[in-house]
Amino acid sequence: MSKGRETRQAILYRAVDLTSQVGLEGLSIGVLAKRAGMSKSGLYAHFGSKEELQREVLDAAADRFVDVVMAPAFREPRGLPRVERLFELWMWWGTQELSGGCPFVAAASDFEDRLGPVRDHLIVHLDDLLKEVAKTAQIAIDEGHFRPDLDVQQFAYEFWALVVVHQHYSKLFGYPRANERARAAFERMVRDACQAPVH
Amino acid sequence: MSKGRETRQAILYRAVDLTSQVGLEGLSIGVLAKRAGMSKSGLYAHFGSKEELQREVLDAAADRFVDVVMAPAFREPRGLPRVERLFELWMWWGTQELSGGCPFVAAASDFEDRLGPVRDHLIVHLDDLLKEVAKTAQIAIDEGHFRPDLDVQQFAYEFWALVVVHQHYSKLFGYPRANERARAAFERMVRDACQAPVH
DNA sequence: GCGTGACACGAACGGTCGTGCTATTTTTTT
DNA sequence: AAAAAAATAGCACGACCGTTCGTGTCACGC
Repeated sequence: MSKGRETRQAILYRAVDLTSQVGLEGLSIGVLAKRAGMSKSGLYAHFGSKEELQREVLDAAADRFVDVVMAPAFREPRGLPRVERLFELWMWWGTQELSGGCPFVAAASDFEDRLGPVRDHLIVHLDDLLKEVAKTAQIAIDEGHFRPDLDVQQFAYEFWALVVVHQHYSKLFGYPRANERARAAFERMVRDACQAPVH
Repeated sequence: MSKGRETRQAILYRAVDLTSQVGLEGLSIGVLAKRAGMSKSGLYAHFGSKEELQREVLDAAADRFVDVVMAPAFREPRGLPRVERLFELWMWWGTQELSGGCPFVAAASDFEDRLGPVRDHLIVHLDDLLKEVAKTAQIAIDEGHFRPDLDVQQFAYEFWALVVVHQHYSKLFGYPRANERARAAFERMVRDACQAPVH
């Protein structure tokens, strides 16, 4: 890898960390440059604009998410175990791996009202995440762990709801209490998904 | 009411609207002054600092929340009807009454990582909101609508989770779809809360 | 050895931010 | 109606923002 590509990757890695802490909007070129140990303009040369930087940060975060959450979860046996591991890893991702919180959640808060390419890019990523959850739930149906008439889209929505709120809650009311609540809610959700349909 | 108090109230009213759109952090004195039709310094004189303004905005939002959500909900019959109405009103509050979203949710996103009096103030308000939900659920237990062993704190947590994610989701994926998802999740939650405990 | 291109730097631009200061106008009180 | 008090405007500040520009510094092909 060329020198340019290398520093570019290094910048993006720090940028993901920083985004996790201050959001995609709060990400400032100056602060990021300081953290990367280089000048503003030197950094800026790697990205045509802040907007492009933001888009690339989303991609970099997605790559990291695959490495840290998706891939390990998919090494778990198909079905319920995989769903459960996915949830645990996701909570860990949003509170430990990136101590400032999931960059996607932060970005969603920042850009839900703004129009433009960054928002569009974000939506694609979020949609992708939800699809992955739905896919994992579908496998649990195929394995006979979840009931066959389960709405996997709805399952993904509620899964995402728990992940998002877990972050808010753990930041504001403390990690242990948040974990308890999130696990209890998830268990209830899984129990419902396992239940045979009432005839 | 003196002239000063009056304009102060008017400022805060617009400030709540603005906060709903840009968050408590993104709330800027200059923009707010423009919207209130006065100068920056003229507005600024009403509040010693931006921090005080932010704290007052939270209080003003809470007052408005009581008028628009809590009070109407509590005019509903005790128990399940009241819980359901509370949920509907809350969703409405976060997407229609304040088109930019619930100021508390916005504030939570902005201040979950920042320390200081504003964050402390926010936590008090959020804790209060959760307590109100728990209280409403407790009444539903007393009325025999919800099962007696229901964890009302947990119920409040999941209730809040649905409200928060409903806003993100409706902004990013559209209001109708978000409403469907939120209602389905809420119904599932209520069904579970009604179910008699398994012996 | 020279030219060339990739890479990083410092300085500066126009803009907005929160925050003070000093007048001036408006309201309230006497 | 005059005096006191309150409310608002005007202006300037330092800090930070994204962005641009000119310059310097290497490594490499000729």
